[in-house]
Amino acid sequence: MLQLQAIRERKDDIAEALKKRNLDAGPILNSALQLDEERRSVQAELDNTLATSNKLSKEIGMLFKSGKAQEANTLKEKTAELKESSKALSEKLNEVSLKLNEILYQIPNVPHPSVPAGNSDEDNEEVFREGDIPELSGDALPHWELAKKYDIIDFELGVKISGAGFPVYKGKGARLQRALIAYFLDKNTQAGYSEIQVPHLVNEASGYGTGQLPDKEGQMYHVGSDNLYLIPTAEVPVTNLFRDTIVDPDEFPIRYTAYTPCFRREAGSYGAHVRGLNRLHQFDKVEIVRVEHPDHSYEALDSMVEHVKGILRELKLPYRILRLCGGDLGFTSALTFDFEVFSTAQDRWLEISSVSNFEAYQSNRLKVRFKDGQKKTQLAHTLNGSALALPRVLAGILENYQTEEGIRIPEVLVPYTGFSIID
RNA sequence: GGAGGAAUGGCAGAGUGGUCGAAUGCACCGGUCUUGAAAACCGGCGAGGGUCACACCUCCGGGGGUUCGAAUCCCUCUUCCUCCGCCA
Repeated sequence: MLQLQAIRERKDDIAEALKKRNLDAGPILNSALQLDEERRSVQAELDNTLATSNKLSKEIGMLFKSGKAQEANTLKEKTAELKESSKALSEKLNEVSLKLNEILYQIPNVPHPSVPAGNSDEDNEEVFREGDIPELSGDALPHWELAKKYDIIDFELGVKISGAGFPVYKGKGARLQRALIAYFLDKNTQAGYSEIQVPHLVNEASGYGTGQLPDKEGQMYHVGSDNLYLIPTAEVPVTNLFRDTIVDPDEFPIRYTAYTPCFRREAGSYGAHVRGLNRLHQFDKVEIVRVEHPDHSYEALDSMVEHVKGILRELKLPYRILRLCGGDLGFTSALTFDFEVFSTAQDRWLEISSVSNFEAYQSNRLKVRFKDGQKKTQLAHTLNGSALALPRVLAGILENYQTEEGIRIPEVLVPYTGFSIID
């Protein structure tokens, strides 16, 4: 969430910037400030009440010690009233703080100055494009047909055991999937990210920490009996590693990479665009996460973008990079670059990576801090990106690498797959 | 799953109803000494709210209660340890 201090100091700038999200934030910012003021005044009143009652208690203690029980008892009577008012005040305080928090949770992150205004994905700004789109013969197939033809992914079998959106990978398909995971992890660790394996179920506090809760509650699978959530991305457990910690600034840059399956309910998705591997309830992803000093988070973002570019270049897949517009920007992000691979047989772009700087928005919820030179605690910046999401990369490979002889395997992957063609 | 024990500052660890936000040691930061370092000595050293700055308030795993007063007593939840059972 946004820092109150920032809202106090730069309310108008923030409201102006939030217009890029097509949000008229003036009123909500005002009510946050109003509640903040109320909170502080109630707090002050409560503090004073507690101060006097603390003083009285100490006096009573001393009187008892010196054997003046009668005087002590007289003082005791005075405390009853204080107790009552402090109880009322602390209830009021709770109420106001709760309201304030609810409001703060509703305010999205402030877009970076470079974020273009816009309403939807149509207004995203293409900033880079690379890789040749292969010329496929007339009988080129979309990946779900290829999957069937070569018997490497079985969607129907998944339906039987789980439901739509839970494919079963078979034979060389399964092996290719495993190869991609290993290849991505190798690339990421070579770039300085430490590999880590994290739980795939997280508690409520973690969901709130990274911002999936409360606003995306319906997108996560929830295990009611234990009140745990299946992770929609490794971002959740990995970033929450740092919840409530004060990191040593010498540890910057903090870089992690994790492979996890990701679970998404995708309520409301339907139609031709969700065919095949385009949109799944369970998919694999290798994530990169960074915790950074605020002064260096944008350098970090750039280096993450460059890193992902390097991978796609090696895979020789045609891709483009978009700078997300205000209307398409995630709730908690300040600046996001989406990577899309061209799905030649479907003639459309598929998102395969999303690289974001959350600045202090997540860390404010998570309380990820560090001590600056003056021994003051400051919020760190958090970032993450996919490097990469598997299914659509797989779709891109299947479609772009199809030939009459079969599906060729990108050269860099051959050491991982142990074969160079699927036929 | 059953029985018992425990949870205190970065770590270790004292503290069982009243000047305890908390002894002490280690670690860390600053200083003295030294050519430099170590050692020794002196000083500092948790977080949050609040304030121009103080004052002041809150926090001893989480929540609730008893009391004029709770780290300390009671209830409850969570986690960890030991033993038993089960198990990849």
